[in-house]
Amino acid sequence: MLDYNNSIALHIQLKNIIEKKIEEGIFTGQIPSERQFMEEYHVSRSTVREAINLLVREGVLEKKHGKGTFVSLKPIQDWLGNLSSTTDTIMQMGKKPGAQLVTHYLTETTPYIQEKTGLKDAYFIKRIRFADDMPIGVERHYYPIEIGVKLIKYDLNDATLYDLLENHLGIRLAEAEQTISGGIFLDEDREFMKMPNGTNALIAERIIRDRNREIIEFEKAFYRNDLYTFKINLSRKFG
Amino acid sequence: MLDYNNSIALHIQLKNIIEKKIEEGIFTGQIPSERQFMEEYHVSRSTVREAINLLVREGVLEKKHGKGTFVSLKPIQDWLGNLSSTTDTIMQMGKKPGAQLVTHYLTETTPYIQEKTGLKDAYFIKRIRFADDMPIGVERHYYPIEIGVKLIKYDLNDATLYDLLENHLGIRLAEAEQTISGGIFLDEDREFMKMPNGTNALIAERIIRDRNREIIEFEKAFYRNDLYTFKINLSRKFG
DNA sequence: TTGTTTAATTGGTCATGTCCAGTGTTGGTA
DNA sequence: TACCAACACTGGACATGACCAATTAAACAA
Repeated sequence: MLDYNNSIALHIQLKNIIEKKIEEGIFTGQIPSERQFMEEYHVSRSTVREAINLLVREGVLEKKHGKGTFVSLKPIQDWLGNLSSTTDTIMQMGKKPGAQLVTHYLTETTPYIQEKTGLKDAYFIKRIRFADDMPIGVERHYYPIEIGVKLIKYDLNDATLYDLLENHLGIRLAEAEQTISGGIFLDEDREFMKMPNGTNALIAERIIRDRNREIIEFEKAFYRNDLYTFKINLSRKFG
Repeated sequence: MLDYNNSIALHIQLKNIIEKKIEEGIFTGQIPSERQFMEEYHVSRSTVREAINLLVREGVLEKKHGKGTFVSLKPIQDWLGNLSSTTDTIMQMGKKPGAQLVTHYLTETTPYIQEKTGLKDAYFIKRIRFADDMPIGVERHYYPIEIGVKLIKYDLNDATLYDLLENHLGIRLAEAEQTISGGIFLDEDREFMKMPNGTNALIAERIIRDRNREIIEFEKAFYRNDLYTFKINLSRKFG
C-alpha cells in the first residue's frame, strides 16, 4: 500500500489512504487502532499518529482516550470549506449556486492592493454570484499574471476558482487571511445588479497564499446583506 | 525549569515556558533550535517538537526548514483570538477596548435560541462594547443557568467573559460555530447607544461548546458596520 | 574577485521501545 | 443478582537514535 520509494512522506501517504477510505465509506464510525495501522502498513506508531493527527486537526477524525479514533460525524468546516466554495455556502442555504463571468483583463493594481499583495500588475477577474438565479454578490479576483493567464483558459462561468487552482493548475493553497466588514456596494455593481439604492453589503477581503507564502490571490467580494451570511465552524484542542 | 512530578505533560510545560518568554520579549525573532531546547530542559526532541508544534498551530511560531524557528511577526489569530476576545480585536485596531455591563437576569429563551441550544431557560447577560470610549456594539450572551449564576459573581465590566469561563470557572471551550451576517440594530440598542437611524450592523452569532459538545454559550452580537470588522486568519497543511 | 565545494546547523521523517491513563469487558465474589 | 477486581484494549507521553533535506557560511579553487 505505502510506497517507500516515493518522495512523499509515509505519514502523508497514510493520511491520504485513510482520508480516501473515509470518503469511500469504508471507514465509518471507529477506525482501526494505531497499533493495527502499524501492523497493516508496516510503519511505526509515530508515523501512524502523525497521519491521524493531521486528520484530527482538519476535523476529519476525533480521538477518544481509551476508546479509539472515530470519523467525525459532523466534519468541521475547515477554511477550504469556507473560503473556496461560496458554491458550498450557497448550497448549504438550500439554494442553487451559480456564477457568471463579467470581465477579465490584465491591469495595474491600486496602491491598496499593491500594499496588500506586493503585485504591481494583476490579472483581474470579476464574477457575479447567484443563488437560485438571484444575484447575491460580486467577486473581484486579482491573480499574479502567470496564474491569471492559465486560469482564463478555462470556462470561468459556474466554475469553482479554487477547484481550478488546486486540481487543474496544481497550486496548493496553504493559508488565508480573511477580513469581513460591512459597507455598501460600488455604484457600478449596484446598477449592474439592479439593486435598490442603499442595499448594504457584507464585504469579504481574502488573501490566499501557498506554502511558500507566495500570493496566489487577492479577492474582494461584496454580498447582499439580506441574502448572504458567513458561517464559520472551528475547533481547537487545548493544553 | 520543568517539573517532572507535575501532572502537567512536559511538552505542555515547555510550551507554556516558550509562550511566556515570547510574551516577555525574551524570545524575539529566531528562537533556540530544537536540539538546544533538548539540552537546556533535559527532554527528548519529540517533546520539544510537540511543544513547538502546538505553538506553530496557534500561529505563535513559524518553522523554516534548514533555518530555524521564529516568532511570528504577525501571529495568526486562531479562533480563540477571534472569538474570545473582541478585546484583542479592538486592541489590534489600535484602540482602547472596554465593556460595560447593561443587565443580566434569568429568562426563558426564545424558540429560536431554544432550537439552537436546547436550553429552555438561560442566563442572559448584555454588554456594550467600546473602542476608545466609543460604543461599537452590543453583545447578548445566553448561558446555561449553572454557568450564568457563577459568572455573575464576577465583575463583568471590562472582563473578558471567555477568560472568566476558562480560567476562573475551569470550563474548557472546545469548539465554536460562528455566523456572520449583515443587518440592522435593534431599536432598543440604537436608542440606547445614540446611533443615527439606519446605522447598519455586522451581526455575529456564536455557539460555543465544550469537549463533550455541551453548550456553554449562545451569543448574538451587533457591531457597527463602520467601526468594526472581523479578521480571520487560518492556515492548514495539505497532503 | 568570483564562483564552487564542503561542512555545520536546522527542521523533517521515521523506527523502536517503555510506561501511563482512560474505557470497557469479563469473571469471580459477596 | 449485584458488585468489584483483574485484564485487555485504546490513545497519551516520553526517550533514544538514525538518517534526510534545506539553508547558510566558511573554505577553497578558478
